[in-house]
Amino acid sequence: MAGKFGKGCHLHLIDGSAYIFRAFHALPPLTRKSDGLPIGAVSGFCNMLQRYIDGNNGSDAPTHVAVIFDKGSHTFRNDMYDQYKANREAMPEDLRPQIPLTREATKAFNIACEELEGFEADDIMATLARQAREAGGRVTILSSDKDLMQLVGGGVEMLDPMKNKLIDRDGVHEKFGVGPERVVDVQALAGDSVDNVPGAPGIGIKTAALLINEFGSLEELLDRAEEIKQPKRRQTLIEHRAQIELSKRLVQLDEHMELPFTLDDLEVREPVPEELLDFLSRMEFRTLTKRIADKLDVEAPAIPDTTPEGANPPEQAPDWPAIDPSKYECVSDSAALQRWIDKANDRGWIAVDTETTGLNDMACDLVGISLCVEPGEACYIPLIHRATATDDLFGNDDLAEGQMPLNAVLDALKPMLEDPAVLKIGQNMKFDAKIFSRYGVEVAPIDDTMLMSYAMNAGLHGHGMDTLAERYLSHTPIPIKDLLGSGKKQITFDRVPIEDAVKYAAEDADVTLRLWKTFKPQLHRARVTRVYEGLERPLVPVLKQMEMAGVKVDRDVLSRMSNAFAQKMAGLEAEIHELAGETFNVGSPKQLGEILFDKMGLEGGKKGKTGAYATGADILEDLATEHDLPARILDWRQLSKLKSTYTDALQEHINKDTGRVHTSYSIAGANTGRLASNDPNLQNIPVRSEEGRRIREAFIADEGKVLVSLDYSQIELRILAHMADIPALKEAFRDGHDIHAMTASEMFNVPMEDMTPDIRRQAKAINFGVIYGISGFGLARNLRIPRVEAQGFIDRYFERFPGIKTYMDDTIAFATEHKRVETLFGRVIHTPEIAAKGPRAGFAKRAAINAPIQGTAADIIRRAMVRMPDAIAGLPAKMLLQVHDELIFEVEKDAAEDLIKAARTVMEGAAEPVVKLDVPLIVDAGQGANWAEAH
DNA sequence: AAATTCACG
DNA sequence: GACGTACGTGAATTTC
Repeated sequence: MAGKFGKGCHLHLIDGSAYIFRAFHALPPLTRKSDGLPIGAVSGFCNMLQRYIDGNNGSDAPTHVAVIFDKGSHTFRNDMYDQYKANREAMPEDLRPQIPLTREATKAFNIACEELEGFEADDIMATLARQAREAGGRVTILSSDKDLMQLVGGGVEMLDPMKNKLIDRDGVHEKFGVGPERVVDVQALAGDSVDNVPGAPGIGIKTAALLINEFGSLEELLDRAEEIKQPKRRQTLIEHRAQIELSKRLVQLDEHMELPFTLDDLEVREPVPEELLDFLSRMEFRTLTKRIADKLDVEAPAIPDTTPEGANPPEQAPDWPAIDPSKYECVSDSAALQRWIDKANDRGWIAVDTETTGLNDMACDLVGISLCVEPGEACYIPLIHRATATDDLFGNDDLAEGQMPLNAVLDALKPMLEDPAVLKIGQNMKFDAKIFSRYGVEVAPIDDTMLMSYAMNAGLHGHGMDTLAERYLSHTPIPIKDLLGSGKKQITFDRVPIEDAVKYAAEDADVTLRLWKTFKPQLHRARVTRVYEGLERPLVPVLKQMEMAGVKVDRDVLSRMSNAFAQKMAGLEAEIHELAGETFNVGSPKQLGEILFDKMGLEGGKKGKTGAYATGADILEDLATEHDLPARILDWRQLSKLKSTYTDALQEHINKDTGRVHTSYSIAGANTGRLASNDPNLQNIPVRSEEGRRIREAFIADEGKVLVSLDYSQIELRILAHMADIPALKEAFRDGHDIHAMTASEMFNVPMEDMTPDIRRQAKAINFGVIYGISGFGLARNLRIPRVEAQGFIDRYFERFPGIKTYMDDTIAFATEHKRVETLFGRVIHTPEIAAKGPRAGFAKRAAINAPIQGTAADIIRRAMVRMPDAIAGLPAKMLLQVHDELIFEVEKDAAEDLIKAARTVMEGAAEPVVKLDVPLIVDAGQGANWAEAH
């Protein structure tokens, strides 16, 4: 039926986005076999299109058809109301790369495919429906979206493709209680939580329909609101008039858009077999390709059966331009900036990097921002670069020319950086997200190339940008030293000439984007998508919150302790010199060794290549039985450690603005999945010695609040009992018995009633030894017993718990075969050294035995931390610190018990539902004015 | 920059 | 038969 659209024509409009989401959620997460690209939604989409075509060749076949898509996340409705669709979920990670492919699919089927920047598909459909109606044709909208129901009538109807149910005027009336022409009035009153349309509070569809039917229209209703009998309802409508009117404008579809195409362009066309089959075979849809080839009566193209196992990553870089810092753009006006924002919105992703005056993300200033959207296409936005290398004699320190005002840049970037539909890609994004947060921008959603590498490559190499660029892009980025210098003459980034800064900063964003494009498809193949998306990436906002909250530290308490330590140390030092018969540097192990072993002639040997005497605590403890000097040294060292590392250093870390101490956690530091804390390290605050424990008294809660500490009891032993499947251990944990006493009783045949602390202590050492990959030598040294005796203990332990031995052997066998081990949650830890010769193999074996246990415990507390913000959202509480098996919170006094209850529930259930442990996880809790009391 | 020591889980 | 060894971290200090 060629010619102009008119009477007798029948237009089908397919709601493309609805098709995609339905396909995505209905299907399991399929991936393309050759490269692991997620492809499930495209597959579902194509099947739905094919089914649509098959079902529409009868007498009522359409003459015109189009699939209409949404484009961009910012529409004219956002200009009216910035909260529009603000609470929608971010697009699922696996879906994003499939979006462009669905456009390709539509075109491959030779169906018109239309979208328009800044408009929703609904508006395009509304305009097309009006045009078709006015031309005298019929329209069927294939969608179940209630927002489209306002279009029904006058030859326009809807078809719910899921239920195959026709929605006509009656159907609309059934849903809204009014006819199609009054649907927007009802929606304006009832609002919509999905799209975040406010409406009138307390009024739903039922009430709205009642009111509209009574008054005839929304305008009439609002004008005569005084006549409403119910006082509450009357007041609501009068009070929220503006909001209701806004809501109407939000739900009202635009029927009068200017479209760059006409109805005639949408005429039904037969698919071109080669193009369609080419697309389907590229997607590697075997079944569908065959079915359609049969139907079109042509031969199905062959689809290579490549297997991902062991396959090398596809060479995907050749079409990337070489990294060339001279090509990067310096952004210095708002038009240029807007072009970059548009690029981000177009693609739905952007690489972002910040430059600052320092590495302390809680105390540095934002100097500039770099962006990258495609390999080679990057820019730098300088913000507060100085005009000169130093300020002049009079303290003048002007900003360099050609920089936009910082606030203007942040205001312009903020909507994009916070847009759930635009993915922000970074290398170590926690740093940048914290910087932005301090400037009022909450970056989300994010991807992090450092964490992607960590998920895939833990144990193989580091995950810093230089390492990754070198390994995966064969590129050495400009060293920061080239710009800042080093040592005393080192400058801050704001003193780097803008010209140089552009090259360095934009290159970082470019490298980050290339790494992302490299890693993204590899995650699936490495089978670590769940680890990355569930255990690494979600931790970024959680840790960001914790680090920014910081912990309150009482400077006076620390200061007084420092003074007391200094006094004691001075006394000890005098005593030590007296005993030694000469003065020397007590802090020098070398001088100490010479005095102890050469001058005084005590027993002891040299160590290592350096030839220095070992003077570690264990050796001094042995010597202490014969002499006073080593004992004094030990006392002095303890005080020295406490003073320099804790009571002195911690004071330096109190932030000037917040008055609190803000550590930084490295997510990708420890190979096992544990976090590491630095600047300062708050995961090694003393607790084992009485003297040291007092330092925890300086960690305090704010006024009216308390610190709460919850820690997993014996989590690693419980995991061992589960993983190695040891019935006796599992039973002991289930019954809440003393696990070390039980082990001792089993091993040494001592009834529990007769258990002595010493026997229990030995069993405890063995239990821990097992987790560390026990050896006779190590246990002997730990227990200070002869090596043969230690070996005897181990033999008896393995005899009594043969499952442990099996577990250890199996783990080493797995590591040897695969060069990696895994946690219960699928975290991969590579063990390349397992094949090494010599002592290194021993290290690697013990590490391989320990990693699944330590790593599983790390996974569990990570899961708890990710879930914690939601679990405690209603409480006046903040999570502050993590110490491997312990979480520390600050909470208002009255809510402490509620917090403990909520947090304990999360922690004890953190393994579920992915893993059902055979042993319970038990969490102990405490609270108090300071950390010493809470622990 | 490496080695030594020691704080934590 | 000898080798060297508990697992995982970070920070301060001395020494080269």
